Amino acid sequence: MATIRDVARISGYSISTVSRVLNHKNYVSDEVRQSVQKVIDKLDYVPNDVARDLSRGKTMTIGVVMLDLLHPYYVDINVGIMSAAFEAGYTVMQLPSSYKNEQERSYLEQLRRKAFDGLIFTTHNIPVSEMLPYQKYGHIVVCHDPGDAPIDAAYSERGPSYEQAFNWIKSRHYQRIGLLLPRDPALSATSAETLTAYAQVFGAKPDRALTRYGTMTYADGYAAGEYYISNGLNPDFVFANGDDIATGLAQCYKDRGLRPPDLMGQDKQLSGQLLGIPTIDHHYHDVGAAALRLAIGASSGKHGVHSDFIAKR
Amino acid sequence: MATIRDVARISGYSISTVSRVLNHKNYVSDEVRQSVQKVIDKLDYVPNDVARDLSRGKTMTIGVVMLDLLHPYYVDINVGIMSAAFEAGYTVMQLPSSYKNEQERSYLEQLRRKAFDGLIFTTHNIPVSEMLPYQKYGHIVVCHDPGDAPIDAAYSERGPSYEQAFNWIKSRHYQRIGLLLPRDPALSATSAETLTAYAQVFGAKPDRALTRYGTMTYADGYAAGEYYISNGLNPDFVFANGDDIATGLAQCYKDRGLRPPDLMGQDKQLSGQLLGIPTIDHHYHDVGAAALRLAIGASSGKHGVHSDFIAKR
DNA sequence: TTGTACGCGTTATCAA
DNA sequence: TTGATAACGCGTACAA
Repeated sequence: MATIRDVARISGYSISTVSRVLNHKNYVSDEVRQSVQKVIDKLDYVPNDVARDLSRGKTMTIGVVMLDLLHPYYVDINVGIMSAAFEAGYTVMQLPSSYKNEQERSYLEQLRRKAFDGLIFTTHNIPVSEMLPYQKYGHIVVCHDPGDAPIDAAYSERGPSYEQAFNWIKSRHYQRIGLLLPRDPALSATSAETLTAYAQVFGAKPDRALTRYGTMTYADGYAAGEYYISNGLNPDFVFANGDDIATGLAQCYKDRGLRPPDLMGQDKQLSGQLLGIPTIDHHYHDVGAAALRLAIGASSGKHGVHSDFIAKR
Repeated sequence: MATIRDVARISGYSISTVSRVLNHKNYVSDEVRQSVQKVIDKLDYVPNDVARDLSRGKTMTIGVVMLDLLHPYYVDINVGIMSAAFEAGYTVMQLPSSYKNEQERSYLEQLRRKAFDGLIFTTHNIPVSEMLPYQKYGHIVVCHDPGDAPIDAAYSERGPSYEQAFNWIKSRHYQRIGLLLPRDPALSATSAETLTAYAQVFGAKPDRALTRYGTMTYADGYAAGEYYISNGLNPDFVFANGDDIATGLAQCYKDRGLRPPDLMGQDKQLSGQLLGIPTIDHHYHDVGAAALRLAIGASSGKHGVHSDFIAKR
């Protein structure tokens, strides 16, 4: 495999001249350029990207930490990240986390070791405070509202659409409202925002018995249905953390010959469209694109993306 | 930022000794090891990954070329790739293609430039013959049956399950069978295999008027429905290239107050489960895992994965 | 406009 | 067991 040195030696010019020819810059006479180019072509030479990165001190790569590759949240945010990355000439590394703190820390270490120029946590388990000391090694971005923490962030501004959604529910006078949420509100910003909006609109906390945490998938929704039914809880409306989840709940009732409660989903998935239920579009594509721009330093600060409540489909 | 040289200088030992301490290998006395480690800790030193990669001549990274990040084919295959990569200590770079030949060629060039150790084409537009000359730069893997071409491949063996599916259809005496396929059979192995299996089972080519190409999404399925209806084609059965697509077709009929034809999908998606239609599980997860093992050189050759026809859900 | 020489940060070989 | 030194391949001030 030919190196820049070979090209220099054979062409009779110096390494720097060859380098200049390669990078199309500075003063190189046409004559020399052509002569060098001829040798480059002849030797079938191409520069080594790793050597370049080392010399430049930059990899043009961004690491993206994600949890569940199958979840629509990640799929959508990834599309946004990728399109912005492509546009900016950056490459993206996928970094699986599984909520393992050790794993997340190792990615911070890799940032420090210059494996990539920036790091996006689409989700994370370690506290933001553990990330702060690593900011000197590259841009770190989280995908939720970081509050006062001094860290770049791109996230969907869920509060307003949640309030819209709950006002819509309230105006229809439902009495027993069930909530299917992701993780515990102490860990999940989504859960916390949902509860806040609920309290804001209804002036009270949701019924604890009708509230379920840890629902992420169709199967979880189905299981929630079994829980409601077997405990005779009879919610007349259920606000789910995703259209697929709402669909799972509905299916559970249908399979038992029961009429499901009225439903609302999130994430604007096909399943919810089929069911004809209201949903919330969190525009994760835009969140991803914003996150990438933060990660490459093209912007900075907090970047909230408004989500849309969609009553009719 | 401290380098290995700083550690050597301050600890009073040589660069090589520090390197040995870092890589936990060879002969280093406990005494020296501790002494050096102390300086490493004090300087908060970590090795630079790029310099390592350059020196080792290996990046432990695999590039994955993909077309549509939202399509279940890619989402599933990606999960398989990622889990196998994690297990093997490799990292994955996402490389978007959009069927642009120039783009695909640039990834081959990047392989040559040592940007990654191996390259997986989950899909591609350039001919395999263009890839062959690049095999000397690293393992290249395609995700379809390459026939006699000397290239590593992981793919789902669709033929048998397609025959099963068509036999199932045949046994039910449908008369007007529609096919919703991806790209033209000259370009798409999937389309070609479908037509082959059809001919095998029915002893005839499918009705051209009832066959549609370029159907990839729910919307395409819906459009196919409009085509069937507005042209009065009345298929009594439609074999679609995906559950979502079949669902789009069904929805089109329903929206017009018509009874949809009987359906069969693929990819074992939620939408098909809701519809209760037969499907085919291509086990893309396994395909992805096999592709990655080929890309890192842990195996070689052609690796077909059997798909399953699922009549009842 | 071209060349020299050093820096980027490690790993690896071979001598001591 | 430790150290000097040469790769690894390229970019870039600075000199010529």
